[in-house]
Amino acid sequence: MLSKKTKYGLKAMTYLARQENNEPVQIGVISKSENISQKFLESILLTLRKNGFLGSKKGKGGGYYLLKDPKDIKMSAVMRILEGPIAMVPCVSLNFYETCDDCPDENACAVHNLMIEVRDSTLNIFNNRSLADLI
Amino acid sequence: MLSKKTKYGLKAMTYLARQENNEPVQIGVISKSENISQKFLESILLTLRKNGFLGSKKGKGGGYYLLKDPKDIKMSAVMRILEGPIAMVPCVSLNFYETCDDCPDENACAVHNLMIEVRDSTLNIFNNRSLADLI
DNA sequence: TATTATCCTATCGGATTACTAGGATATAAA
DNA sequence: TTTATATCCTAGTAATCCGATAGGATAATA
Repeated sequence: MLSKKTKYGLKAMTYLARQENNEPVQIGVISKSENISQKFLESILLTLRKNGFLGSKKGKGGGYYLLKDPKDIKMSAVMRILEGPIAMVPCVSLNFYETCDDCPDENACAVHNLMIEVRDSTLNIFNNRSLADLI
Repeated sequence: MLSKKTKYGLKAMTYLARQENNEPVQIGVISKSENISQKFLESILLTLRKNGFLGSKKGKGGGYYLLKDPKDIKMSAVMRILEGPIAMVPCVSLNFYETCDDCPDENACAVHNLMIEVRDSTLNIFNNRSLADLI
């Protein structure tokens, strides 16, 4: 299940992508327009900024804006920051790999191999979709 | 993330699929072999039985067994019982559909359309893989 | 009748999620 | 230089979910 955090983050980013001249937009404006709790959105935009997706300006006329062209913001990158692993199990995750407690042999695990298939097909979508495609 | 419930359920089913003549296997045998808490597995096998995947026999020589040929047990069906929706958001789920609180227009939602793509590719895998493929 | 194994309901601790509180800091306009 | 504006940042919290457990009821076999 996609977390609200990820959903809200994606919606906010598409909102920013639609701005003329990449003008800064205030949190309150986005939160009202997209029906998102302002304080919650605040923390989400903060992590997006800390991870290099957004820039910010303080004071009057301030707000958040995209740091890159929407075409260059891959969904896989955003998903990994907001949602975490793309894989359904840690033992097939490329960026968040963990061994399973219960599995003596990963390659012999039936679930493992099925989940590799799912990961590959999902990753294929997220790698080939950018923020520009969402608009 | 795939829940332990689903993972354990799938592992138990593949264990049963490997039995000669579809002989009943006791919970304790599976739980030991697959390193799964016996009581937890008990509840999982119970729901699989109630949903028509497994049959059971009480008393000595009893246990659980598959009710269908592994080839005829589609992953999509098992996933929906154990994990719930295959889609990442309820608003694109075919079997567990729910509207979003924050979305006034589903079709205009950027996240919505991306998640339809993901759902379709995942569903395509689960619909075309059976328990027999896991072995 | 004793033993075996599933059936069933209820519960519980811990982790995660969605969200909130409250002030610190920086910027811009007056 | 003051005031208003808006982000920055650290905690905290209520609610929910997950994984696992307890303990007995029921049914089948020997």
